[in-house]
Amino acid sequence: MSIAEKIIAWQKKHGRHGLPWQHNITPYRVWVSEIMLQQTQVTTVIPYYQRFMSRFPSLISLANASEDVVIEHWAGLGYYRRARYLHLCSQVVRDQHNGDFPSNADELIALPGIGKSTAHAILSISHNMPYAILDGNVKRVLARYHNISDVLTGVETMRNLWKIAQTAMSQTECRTYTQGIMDLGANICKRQPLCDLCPLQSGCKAYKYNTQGNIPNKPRKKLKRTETCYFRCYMNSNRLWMEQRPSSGIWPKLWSPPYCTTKPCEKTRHIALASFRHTFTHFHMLVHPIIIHTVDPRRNTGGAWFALDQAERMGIPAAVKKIIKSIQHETKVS
DNA sequence: AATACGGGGTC
DNA sequence: GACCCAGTATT
Repeated sequence: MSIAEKIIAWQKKHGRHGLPWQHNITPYRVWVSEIMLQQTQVTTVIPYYQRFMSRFPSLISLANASEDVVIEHWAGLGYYRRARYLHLCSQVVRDQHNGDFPSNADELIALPGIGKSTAHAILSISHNMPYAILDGNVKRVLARYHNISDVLTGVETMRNLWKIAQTAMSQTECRTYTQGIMDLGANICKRQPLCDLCPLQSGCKAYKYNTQGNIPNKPRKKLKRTETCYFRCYMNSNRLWMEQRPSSGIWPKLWSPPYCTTKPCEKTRHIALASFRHTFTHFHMLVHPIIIHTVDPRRNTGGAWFALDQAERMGIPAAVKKIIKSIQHETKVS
């Protein structure tokens, strides 16, 4: 039995089924899921995917939406550049590909936000074509299987892994294989692997030499320093208005500190209250409209991801009070 | 080849 | 608190 056959058999019996992007499979739906799932765990993505597909059920509906609305629906997922590329990509497909995703790897990779792994995922999952992916799961599974203890960032190591991935790839049940090797990585070949349950145990070199703990080998972590970043907002008696951060650097083009998305209501309320205590006497009466205006109406969470046109529709007031909030941010230093 | 980009989960 | 996660683009 080949690796592919083992993975496929395992996937059918023990893999993940019933995920939102696993039914009504289309290139559009697979693409959105793949972008959301970049560096983001499945359980985190599911509710965002549901809301996003409900609001943007087709590529054309996404392409015709404004970027601000797209960002609103991304708020809380992180890596917001993904959402901007997603939106841009939908417009490129609408304008240059007649609204249909290309079905070859090169043209997919040329699209914004789509790299080799995502392109191959779209091809193998939505078209059942034999293009191998190489995400974090696959790297871990294959590096362990072949006992590759090199740091997985080297060019030559990655070239080798891509070759291994493509060689292992099923030529027939491509969708099931791709899903299977990811599910195997996520649920069996984890950091603490469950080798007793693994269908690849008999051929796995890391299992044989008991080197699972050293693979995948990560590069030495760099020292970090913290820097202080700011966001700024203005308010008058009944409006709160946030500035947009610069398009480069930390939180590019975002309208509020990311931590507002974690416990947004509490944080936003706290900031507003603290400010008003200095400024107004009857802050209780004044806080309410502020909270209303910082609420994300879609989720009622208070996430304050303002879009510029929204702020303008609200009426940007003469700034009565300026608040500057600083946030500690860690960056790597050489 | 190294780094930025984020929020959440895990141990 | 360190580390990781269905990676990609930029420098």
